[in-house]
Amino acid sequence: MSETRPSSIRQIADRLGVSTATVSNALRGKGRVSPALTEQIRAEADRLSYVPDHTARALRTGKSNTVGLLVPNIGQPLFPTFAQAIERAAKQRGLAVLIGDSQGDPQQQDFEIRNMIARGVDALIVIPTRGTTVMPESVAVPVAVIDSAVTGGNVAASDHREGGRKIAQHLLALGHDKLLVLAGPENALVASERVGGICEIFRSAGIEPTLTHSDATFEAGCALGRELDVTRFTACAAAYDALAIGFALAVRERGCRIPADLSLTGFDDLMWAQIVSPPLTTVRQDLEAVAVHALSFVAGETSTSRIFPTELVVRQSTARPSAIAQGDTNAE
Amino acid sequence: MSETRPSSIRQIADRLGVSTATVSNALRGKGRVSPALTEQIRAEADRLSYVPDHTARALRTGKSNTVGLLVPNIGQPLFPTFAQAIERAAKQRGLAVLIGDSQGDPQQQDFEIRNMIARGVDALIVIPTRGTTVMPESVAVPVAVIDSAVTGGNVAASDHREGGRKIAQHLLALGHDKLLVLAGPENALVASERVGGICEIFRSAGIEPTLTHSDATFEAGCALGRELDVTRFTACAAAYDALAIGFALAVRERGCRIPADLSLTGFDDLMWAQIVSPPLTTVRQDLEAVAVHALSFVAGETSTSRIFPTELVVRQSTARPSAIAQGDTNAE
DNA sequence: CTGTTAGCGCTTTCAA
DNA sequence: TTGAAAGCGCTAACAG
Repeated sequence: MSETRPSSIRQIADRLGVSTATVSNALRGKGRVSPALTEQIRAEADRLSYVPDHTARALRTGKSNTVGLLVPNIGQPLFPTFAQAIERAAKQRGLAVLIGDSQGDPQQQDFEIRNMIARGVDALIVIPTRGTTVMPESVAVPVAVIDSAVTGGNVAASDHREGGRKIAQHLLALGHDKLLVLAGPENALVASERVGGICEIFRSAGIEPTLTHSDATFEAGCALGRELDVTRFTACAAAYDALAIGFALAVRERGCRIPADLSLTGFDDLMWAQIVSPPLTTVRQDLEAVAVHALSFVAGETSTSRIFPTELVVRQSTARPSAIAQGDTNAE
Repeated sequence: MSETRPSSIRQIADRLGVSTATVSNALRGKGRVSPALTEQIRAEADRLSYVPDHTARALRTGKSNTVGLLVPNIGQPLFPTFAQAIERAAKQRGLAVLIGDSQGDPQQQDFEIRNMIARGVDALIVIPTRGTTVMPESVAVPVAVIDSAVTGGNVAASDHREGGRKIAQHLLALGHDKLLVLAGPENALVASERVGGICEIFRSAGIEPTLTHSDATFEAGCALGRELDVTRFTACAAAYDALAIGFALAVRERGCRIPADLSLTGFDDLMWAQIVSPPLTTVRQDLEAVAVHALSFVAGETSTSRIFPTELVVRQSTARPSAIAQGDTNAE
């Protein structure tokens, strides 16, 4: 019921008989205003509980202190986590975040980019939808593309290939020699980097992994787990945790025990990875670092592209291939 | 490298020798402009790939077509899901969503509310942080509070109490008579509604459940699962899935089998609920409906508060209390 | 030190 | 049917 008609700089100026410019200066400590007057203005400002109008300021200065974050699909569990990291990094700079969801659709992605620019974001952080590239020079504001080291115009990303290598080395060290790779979508650069890293290591050990492509979802993992003949492999490496988890559930129903019959690894270290049984060996990205660098890039503080190391998280879904599973199996 | 200095209404006007007002009118189909001229203006506009400046328009009209969404903690898995529902509902109205995170801190919540208003949001959708209330009349824009039926000023919410009743009826029907309730935080209204519903039904069957309070997190669930003596109960109902899942993992380590030794239920139907083993019996909210109503409320289309029914999702974590678990137990 | 002036790009009376 | 003019609230020159 309060008459909260927001008060303007004008009101303060009028009540104190000074000009709006002086009020503006005083409040922002910009031009030189006498301490005494500054004090008075301050006092009056919060007597009126004055809050600067962001819109007007944005129009005048051309800066909105807002960044747009465009994710491919916020339904996939990694993206909220990532959005949170961006939020934190943005808040530290006094920036707000306008989020948009491409919903896996390149057209929608283009639309959102335009929309956000029209809404006056100062910069854009884009995780491109599969199979798309975002040309920074075609956009009117600084853009940080976050995807993979091999993505054109990429500004910050995890070293997915290195993550793949770590997984492979871990599996190899355990003694695995028949590897199935759930490679995810064919046109996802992130996935192909991960898979590339895995294959690289296995091939240099003289082993050729078997690849299967599919969506990156939990459901796709289930489907694969129901169809594939897992007895031919000692280990399975998935390009995404969601894929691995779906796969795990499906193969378990078919009597395949993890890790006794088959070792399994994922990628991303979703919260899920800890809670499935057995807990999943996976690779964790340093999302915080990626977010901070992306913000720093769009803020113009750096113009370098950075690739961040990943971390292997060993849990209970991987083990040595058991003699039992290899030879004298006789489980009911 | 392109000189993308965004073109304004002025440029179009100048090139065509008409006034800015006419251009504005033509482009929006408002005032009456001759079809011929309208056509010309349209053509010129997209020749210059004109995009209206949202900021200027917002300043002039006082509407930004942006809503603020304030969540208590976007790290908790339900909130991204909910944010997505809001996003969808907002997009249908041509609104963008500015998200903010209170991080569980009432002060932060206040700050964010002010901040969003200063940034010119037309409306606010607030899921209050535990123990706080948001007074709509103290805020300068329409606010939709989403929490629970008993929250002051609540505009849209699921019927958490009814959800609790459904859980209780299900458990009772199975024959459970010794119930442990993981009641979540004491000052969370949502949790107390859920728990209230559960207790209501059990009491009317002459059974007094045992309550334990804790955080609503996975970790808190683990801790409880390690500490509590579960042999005294036939079933455990948690106020949140995360709590239930943490609990499940911890009690399993102690040799308690679900549902053979103990039935377990959660609340929220997180994606997790399907993937844990055994899959969790839980209650699903209709987030989409809640989101749509909240948007419709802040758009001024309705002024009623609505409570939406929930759905019991029965999975494998609940079963009849087994004779074994009741009497002749002799597990080590 | 402080005030005046001139817009940012748009919409909206009000006249022509 | 069109145009001129007046701002929304703020900041950035430039004067005083």
